[in-house]
Amino acid sequence: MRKKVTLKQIAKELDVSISTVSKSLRDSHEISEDTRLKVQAFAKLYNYKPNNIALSLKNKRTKTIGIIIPEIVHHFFATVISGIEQVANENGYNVIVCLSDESFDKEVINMELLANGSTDGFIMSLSKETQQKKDFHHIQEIISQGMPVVMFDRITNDVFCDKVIIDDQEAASNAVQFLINSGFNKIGLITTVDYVSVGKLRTDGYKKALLANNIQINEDLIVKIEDIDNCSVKIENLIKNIKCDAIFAVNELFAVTAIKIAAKNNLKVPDDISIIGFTDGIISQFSTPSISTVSQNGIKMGRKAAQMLIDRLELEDEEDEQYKTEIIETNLIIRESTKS
Amino acid sequence: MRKKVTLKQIAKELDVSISTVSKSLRDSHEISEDTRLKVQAFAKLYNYKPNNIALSLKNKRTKTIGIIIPEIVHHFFATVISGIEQVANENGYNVIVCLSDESFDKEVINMELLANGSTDGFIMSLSKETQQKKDFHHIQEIISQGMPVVMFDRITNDVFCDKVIIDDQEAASNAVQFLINSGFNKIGLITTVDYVSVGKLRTDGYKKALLANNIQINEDLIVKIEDIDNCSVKIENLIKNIKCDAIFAVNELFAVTAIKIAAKNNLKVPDDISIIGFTDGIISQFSTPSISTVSQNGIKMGRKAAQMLIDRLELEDEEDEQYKTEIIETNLIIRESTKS
DNA sequence: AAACCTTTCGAAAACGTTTTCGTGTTGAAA
DNA sequence: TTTCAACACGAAAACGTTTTCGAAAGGTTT
Repeated sequence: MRKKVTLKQIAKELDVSISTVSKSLRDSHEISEDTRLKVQAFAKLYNYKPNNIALSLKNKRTKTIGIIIPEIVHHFFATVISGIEQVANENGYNVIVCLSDESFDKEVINMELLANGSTDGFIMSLSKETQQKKDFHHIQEIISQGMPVVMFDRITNDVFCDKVIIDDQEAASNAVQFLINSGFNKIGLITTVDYVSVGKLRTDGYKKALLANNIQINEDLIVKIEDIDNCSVKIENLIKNIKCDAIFAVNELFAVTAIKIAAKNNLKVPDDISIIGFTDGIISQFSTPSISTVSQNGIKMGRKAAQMLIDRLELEDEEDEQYKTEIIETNLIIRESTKS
Repeated sequence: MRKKVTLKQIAKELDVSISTVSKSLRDSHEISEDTRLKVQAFAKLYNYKPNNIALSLKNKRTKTIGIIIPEIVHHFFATVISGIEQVANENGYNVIVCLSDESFDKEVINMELLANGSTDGFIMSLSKETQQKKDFHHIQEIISQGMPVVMFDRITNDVFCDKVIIDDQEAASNAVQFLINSGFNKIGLITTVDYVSVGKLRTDGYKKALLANNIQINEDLIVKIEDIDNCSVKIENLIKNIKCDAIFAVNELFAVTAIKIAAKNNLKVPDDISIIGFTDGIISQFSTPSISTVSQNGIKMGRKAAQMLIDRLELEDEEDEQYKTEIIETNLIIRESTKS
């Protein structure tokens, strides 16, 4: 077993000092060409690579970005990570991923752990529980220690930091407007409970579109899902009894579930009922019929978040720079689940 | 901005030595209860937390696991990460994720980077390019430095290390046997090119099942896809012209594509043609019809891999322990895309 | 010959810990 | 009073770097 070689070992072997070795490897002019080449050759031979940990300790920077997200088994988050990783890599950063599992406690523990030197900054999306409790002291604490944080998608206005979001309300409104333009006016909404920030915003967008078209908001048409596992009854009621002619769902899962329930009730999508979802993930692309949806462009979101974080990290001193909230544009992707 | 406090600062503030502070916080009996409590109170007040980097340097262990996978936007890999993260977390480890993007070079660079002190070990799945080149020197190198590596799913027999896999051949064979038992005998195969190890094994399983039932292997029924983007022609040919009565696809994407192409040609799944896929991901669950498939249990795979790595890390000296290859059982999940 | 540069290198500090070992003080035993 | 253990604490090394500063050696200028 050939353990990694250190400066000290090289120094001892060549009978020079550690500083000479270090300087030689960094091409310092202080060292004669003679020794420099000798050291470099030796280092190459033994495949010397500086120890990252020692460098981190010395430089007080780890070149590592901490990512805290609720779930990784979720296409949207996976795409965001992918985007973050791209930009991180281009700039010589690594990413360390922690999952909160939608739990407040895990979010806090993971962040505090990583904040103790493991990362230079954070990119995060809030867990449901955190959004419900509205307790952000752990994030405030980290920011007040001078560690930059970028929040994306599930954010809060109670924390001042850089943010990357889409305009959920506007995007939802556009989707609903599309349905209205297609001639529907009994449009159902399948959404989450209100404390999920993006769910709330998309619900607002739905209402906004209706009102803008002088369509009365009918609470019977609005279904709020708390738990995905037993949502069928509510959705079936919406489709079968309330008999809406179109549905806007605030995520893919709700959309595909609605399609399946419609099929079960012998309603054809889109002939009998049109459906638009949110998030352009695997489900929307591969479901039959494929689902018209609002694309969030997770890659772009991740890239932007990473760029903002790195910019702030490399800015260093100029902290007076104001926090920004970047809006990533969305597109309405029309597929087979809607007819016009 | 309240920067994180260090032992040195506490020591200075309380006018004691650094060692006294350190010992106090670790409840050493060497320190009088008096000073001990005083130090602890002060530390708590200033929310002292030891610096991970300094600890890593001192202890020569980072409590971090490096994960190298080809893609994260891939449900199976996401579930494996999820499983790894669970066990890692339970044991006080963090995970740092690097994506190879199916590129050999990125795989090498990322591994070498992380190997310089950033992680205690690796869990990885080979990139396509690496499998094609059959160049594993980077992995060999890392293992020879005494850093444990656990490979999963896309592995190679050319490297000696712990491995976690499913029995791809057996699982594929079982799936095909199910089709045979259902009365089909003109069974098509949609698979990858041979250098993808799991694709090859699943192809072997397909052949094995046919031979075991005295069904001649017909190369016309076997479609090898190199590039997913223009696979339609080949698959359409299989379905329309060759007219198989069932299809075994080595991944979800091929399966759902086959279903869509069948629909396009007015063939009903499963009435006119039965289809079984591989990997129980989002697509299989939510496609219409939902897809019968071989479930790989990524969570379990990840958990097992993490456990094996951590075991080896905490074993430390007893390195004579033999390398193991763990097989994760698979299940054939029957859904709507098959009829019996 | 004295003064001064240049070149080339090494010692040491610093990053933040933990731990070993040494040392001074106190009280009790001889 | 002397001796010795127990107690309480500090100094220093170690982990692997980088960098500042000092210094020795040699050459060049007056």
